[in-house]
Amino acid sequence: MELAARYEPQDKEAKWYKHWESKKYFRSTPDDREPFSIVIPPPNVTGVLHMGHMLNISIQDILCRHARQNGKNVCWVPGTDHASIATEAKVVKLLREQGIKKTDIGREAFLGHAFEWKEKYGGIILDQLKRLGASCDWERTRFTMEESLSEAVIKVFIDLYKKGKIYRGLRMTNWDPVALTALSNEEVLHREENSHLFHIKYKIEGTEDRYVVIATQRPETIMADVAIAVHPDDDRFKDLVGKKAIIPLIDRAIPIIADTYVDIEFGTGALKITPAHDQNDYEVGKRHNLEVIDILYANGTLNEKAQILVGEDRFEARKKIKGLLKDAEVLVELEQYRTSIGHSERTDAVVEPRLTFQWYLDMKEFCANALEVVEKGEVKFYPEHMSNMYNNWLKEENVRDWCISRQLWWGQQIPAWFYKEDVFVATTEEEALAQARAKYGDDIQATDLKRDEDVVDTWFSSWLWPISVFDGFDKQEELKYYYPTNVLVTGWDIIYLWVARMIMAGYEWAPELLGDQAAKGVQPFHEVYFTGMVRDSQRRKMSKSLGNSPDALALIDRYGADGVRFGMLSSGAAGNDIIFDAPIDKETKKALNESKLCDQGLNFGNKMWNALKLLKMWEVVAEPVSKETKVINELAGLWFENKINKVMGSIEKHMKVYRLSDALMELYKFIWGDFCSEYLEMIKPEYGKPIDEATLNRSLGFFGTLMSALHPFMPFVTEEIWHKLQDRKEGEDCCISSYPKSAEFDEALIKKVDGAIELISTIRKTRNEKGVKQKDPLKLYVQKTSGAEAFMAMVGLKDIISKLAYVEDIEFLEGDVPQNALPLVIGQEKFFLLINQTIDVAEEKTRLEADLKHLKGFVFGVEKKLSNERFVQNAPPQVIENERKKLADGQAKIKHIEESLGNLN
RNA sequence: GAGAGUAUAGCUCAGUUGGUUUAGAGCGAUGCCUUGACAGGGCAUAGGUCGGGGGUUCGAAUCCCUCUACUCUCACCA
Repeated sequence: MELAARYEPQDKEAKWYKHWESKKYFRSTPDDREPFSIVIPPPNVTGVLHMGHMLNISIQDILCRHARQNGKNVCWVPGTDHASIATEAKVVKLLREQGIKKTDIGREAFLGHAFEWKEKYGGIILDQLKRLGASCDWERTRFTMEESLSEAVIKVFIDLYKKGKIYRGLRMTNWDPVALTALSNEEVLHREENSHLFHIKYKIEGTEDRYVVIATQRPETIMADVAIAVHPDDDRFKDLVGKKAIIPLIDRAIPIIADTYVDIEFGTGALKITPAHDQNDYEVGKRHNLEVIDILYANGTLNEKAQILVGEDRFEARKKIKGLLKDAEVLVELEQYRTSIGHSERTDAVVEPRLTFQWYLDMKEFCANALEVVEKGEVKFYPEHMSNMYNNWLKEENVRDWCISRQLWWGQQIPAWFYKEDVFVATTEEEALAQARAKYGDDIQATDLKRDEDVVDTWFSSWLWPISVFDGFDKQEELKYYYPTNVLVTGWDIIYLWVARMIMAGYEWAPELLGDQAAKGVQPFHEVYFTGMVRDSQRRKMSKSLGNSPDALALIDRYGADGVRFGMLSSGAAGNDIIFDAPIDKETKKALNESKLCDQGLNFGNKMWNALKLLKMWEVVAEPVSKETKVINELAGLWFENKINKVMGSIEKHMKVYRLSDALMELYKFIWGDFCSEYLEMIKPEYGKPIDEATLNRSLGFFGTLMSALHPFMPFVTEEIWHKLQDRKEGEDCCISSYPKSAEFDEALIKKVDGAIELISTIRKTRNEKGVKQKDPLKLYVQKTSGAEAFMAMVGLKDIISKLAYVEDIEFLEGDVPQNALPLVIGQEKFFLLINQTIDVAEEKTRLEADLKHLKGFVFGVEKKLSNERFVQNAPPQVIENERKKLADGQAKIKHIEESLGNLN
């Protein structure tokens, strides 16, 4: 077989993905196996693959492939989210470029364009997931706005309305003046920004020279003022309460009122009350029965009620009014001020508090229940401390109702029809009409009803995702098999927006939908693995606008999916943010598409590829070429087999608690170190010599086992090597090979061979220090003790040492230590390496004395411990046993070193 | 303002209910090695009083208190 000099992932990855798909390995339908299900956190249809996805998808794929190899019926459901605001904004922009205005073409036509856009671009991200190797069941690809999922949303809306949990109300809401829609609190991101506090004086009505000075961040809203409030106990203003002040520039008189809401210490102690443009002012206004004057249009420009600066944007107006106030000589001071400003998560526009009618979901019960089930452990979080964040959000005093309506078209339209003052919630217009007629008489026609124009929040459909992807609201066979899903893998940043709400939805509807199967559990997932944010080397979140994120696909092109997966995984453990090591170009400040960690992954693939080449290059014969070779190969095989059994136990442990990077690192070291550096070197025939068939086959078997074990992490290179190792039958693929299991192992045997490896390493070190070439044959003596005899008696051990350390002979030492022999202490045994040069006595003495000092300190500590009665009484026997062994080892070593020092004199 | 997390080698991180040689890995650095699977390599070396201080314990990187620094979440006074 002709094998390339290097492993080139590019063409091989595409080939294997196609192969797996054609074999339908990722397809899942219910059967009698145990299910393992994961629903993908649906990326936005507008999205392109970024580093966050790569991490998240790699992890899910590892879990899925691992479960698949363990014989589970793995169902990983992919899909996309319609992302109402983001997508609508994108389509609106696209249409505008074509000279089309959304409002001109109407809802139907707009949705037509939007769906067209979705068909064209919506699948891009899913194809990109395939390049990473994601083993999703693509036949199950879902979309949050497809018919069946939308029906579920409507069903749920009506159900909640009937239960009295959904209501409509006039409230102060977070308004996005760019997207022209309300937002939920969770969609508003606060950022600290520099701002000014304008101190403005308002003249007191009926006086010539009395003023009251207020402080505000938003001078452009003074035209909407309806009062000035002071604290009732504030002596500075006591006599003003009940009088009126005059708004500058527009000369409107407003009352001065007293309210304890005002903070005496802050600003000037006098607060302008603007109920239309501030949540707190609205509350104050309500208490005092004040008028609400709204001076802003929905898009954030000033309307006629402002009287001045009409048509100006709110920020333009702020700049201009500053000049006007100055000219009017009422701007007393401009104070520097740092404050946090709410921005729309999707459009980044500064959020405007605005009084609107919206639909709300009462969250009290939902939150209490969601809190309880996590507390009880029905949903487990990894890492555990994420439950703190979760609890904090859900606890009673922080609960606020969820604003679920959005003034958009791209989404599920709210199933409500208005007639006069009434609203009728129903699945269809006919039903709504029937309800209306029941109340108002049969004269009412469908045309008299007006449907609510709004759609529901995107998250109001995604919170149903674990149920709706199985069409669970419609028919339940699949739901009963796959639900609850095993694990959710997602970023902690959407713990409130999504994770908590899915838990709520699960407990709300699953009991009824599952019926007799509800005993299995009604939670949407048993466990949640929170991934960290991917950050750059300066710990900034990777983002498009900063340009500090490497291009995900470019990384795959360069390092292969396996390399990138390795890089992502080795960056960090569950839940911690990961620092991705892509360097930043100094000039452009953009991230380069490079990564040492990914490079390490690529190199790892190459290393394994070369090990494959090695195994494939020898001539094969029936019997080992010599007796030494035979015993070496047999012992090496025994040792490695035991090591596999041991290591797999450790891997199992890691996998169980999602310590994926630990599992990967352990496999990496095992394959690179134990397999390539040790095992293969042990069995490697001398140059030009053949290998015996039994050893080769056993080695190929080991290699195959290693490929199975590594497959979930690096699926492509392992599949490639798996097939090159030996001829495989049709359908005998690494992808579905059973995952290696832990088994009994002989610890004593492992220790002995590991001891030999330590000796070999020490010999190499000594050669290095003394400038003796690694391959110059040397002679080695062992001091004869019962331990040494037992050690050397292991068949093949001596030959392994000879072979790997280039020692031509090993003899027991009975007489005096030969000239120019350097002492080496391994465990409690002492070896002498005979080198062909005179030993520098002084240098050797210094080295030994340093060792001695260190050892004596160590032994002293252990002795102190053991002579402490309370230690001996309290510590577990195992620990004491260990300490005794440490002491014995240390004392033996001290003895050896002292002897050697004696010999030097 | 309330809450949470983190601090261990030059860098990125492990260290799983306190006890396995006076703390480990990977990368990087340094030295040596190159016709023999692999320079995308081999062999080896040097780096840490576990953020500071105090306490509990026979025993602390690990538990408690306190201080410092950074990060995050939520709520915010115009």
